[in-house]
Amino acid sequence: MQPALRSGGTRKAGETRGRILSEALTLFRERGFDQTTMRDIARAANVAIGAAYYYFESKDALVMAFYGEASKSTHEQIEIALGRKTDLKARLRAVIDVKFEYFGPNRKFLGALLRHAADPDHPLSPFSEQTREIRERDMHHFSEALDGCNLRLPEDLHPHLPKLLWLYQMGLILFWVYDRSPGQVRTERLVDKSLGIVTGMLKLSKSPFMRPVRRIAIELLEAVSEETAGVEKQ
Amino acid sequence: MQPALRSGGTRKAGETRGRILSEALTLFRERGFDQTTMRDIARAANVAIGAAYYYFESKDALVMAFYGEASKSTHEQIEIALGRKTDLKARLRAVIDVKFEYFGPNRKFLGALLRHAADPDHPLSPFSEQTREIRERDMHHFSEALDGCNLRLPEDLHPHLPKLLWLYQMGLILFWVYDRSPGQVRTERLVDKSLGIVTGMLKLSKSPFMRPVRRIAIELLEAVSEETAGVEKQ
DNA sequence: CTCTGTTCTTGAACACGTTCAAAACGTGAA
DNA sequence: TTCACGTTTTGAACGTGTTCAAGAACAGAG
Repeated sequence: MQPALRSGGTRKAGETRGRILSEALTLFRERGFDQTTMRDIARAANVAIGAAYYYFESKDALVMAFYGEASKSTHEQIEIALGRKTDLKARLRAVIDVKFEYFGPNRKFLGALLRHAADPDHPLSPFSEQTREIRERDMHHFSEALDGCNLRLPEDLHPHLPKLLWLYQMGLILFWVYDRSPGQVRTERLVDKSLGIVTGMLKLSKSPFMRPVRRIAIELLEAVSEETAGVEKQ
Repeated sequence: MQPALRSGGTRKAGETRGRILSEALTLFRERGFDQTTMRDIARAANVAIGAAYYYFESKDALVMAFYGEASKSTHEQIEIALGRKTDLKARLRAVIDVKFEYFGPNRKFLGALLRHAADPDHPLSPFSEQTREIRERDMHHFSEALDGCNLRLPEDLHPHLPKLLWLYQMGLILFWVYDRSPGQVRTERLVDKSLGIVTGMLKLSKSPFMRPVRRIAIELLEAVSEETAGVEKQ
């Protein structure tokens, strides 16, 4: 059985699993994902190759485990960071900053996670079934960021905003991971400017003048995001 | 030497190369990219494995060759399709339709190309150095589509539009490749609606009322797309 | 034709992610 | 202690994309 899924497991087993994961992440950070082989990881953790596969379904699953931990761990931090802030821009910034801070030291190997972003069939894609839980938790942060702010948003837009903001944030992270500028200054500038635009647009969105724009945008969103409960033909 | 790069080459060599490529594409279409091994391809083309690698750098290079051919082949078709059309929406639609028609029968294995879209370091990514030529030719189509239309667009926006439209079209194709709805009706709806929005926005864009919006959007674009001639630190 | 250098072809071998049958270990019952 | 049984650990082996040293086929010069 997959120990990752079991509730039980001996203390020793937990230690072994932890050792494998942490050695893997260390190696990923040091040399990158591709330059690290499963044999390297097993050697570093003092186990046979098979053991690594006993605890983790695949090499990707190690990255996935990191992603899951990251999501859980940043969750509390975000709750705290949101705190009593009321300004929307500040609240969004808070969510985003926590993520960047956590991911910072792992930026290089995070590419291993995001390179599959465009393929929703890939387990590691942020759009995949396997990452659904993480994705929903992440979207929830934006839900909260919106709810707690001193700004009334149009009803019709409301259900779509968390998804859109999450997507926006995903784009920022993607940009950051592949940002080769020293210290990733380009990402910094992008975050600043784009956050201004996003919050600016949200502030304007409830103006009656924007109603037709909103209508058409929502139509588009609904055409795109129709729940995929349909038949899976082809 | 890489025969793909050489100008010369015997007739027989060209035939072998062609046979390998076409057998590969047939197999990709039939069983998909992942289910097709290089050994399968070599067997189907009646050559040894090594021969496949003599003509193509890698398995990905086979997809790349298809992509390159597609770009060249659709080029003329697009020129013709643009013809004397003057309406912007019709012109954009023409460019996009040619692409979809050409890619249609290969939709399934096109995922092999686009799944690396998010990784600009991957040779197959539409953002990679290796696909630059194709990308630039593709962007040029949108340049033409804009130039030939009966619509004056704001000067400041002008240099960015081909890139933006190309990006938009790339998004459509990506959506289409992973669209599981029967007959990809969702994509159809998306194209219809989004083309309306895009052209609508372009028509409005020159209104003086839109000037501040344009300014801020352009600032953002420039922050993002700064030529990556800088140092490659990290 | 013969010789020579280039082009093309071959398939064994490599490294990798992954699988799996077998062994070792741990634990609680008798 | 001994036994049985589930858990953990092992490493040989598989299939994959890819490399490479060696040879075959060919083209042109003499």
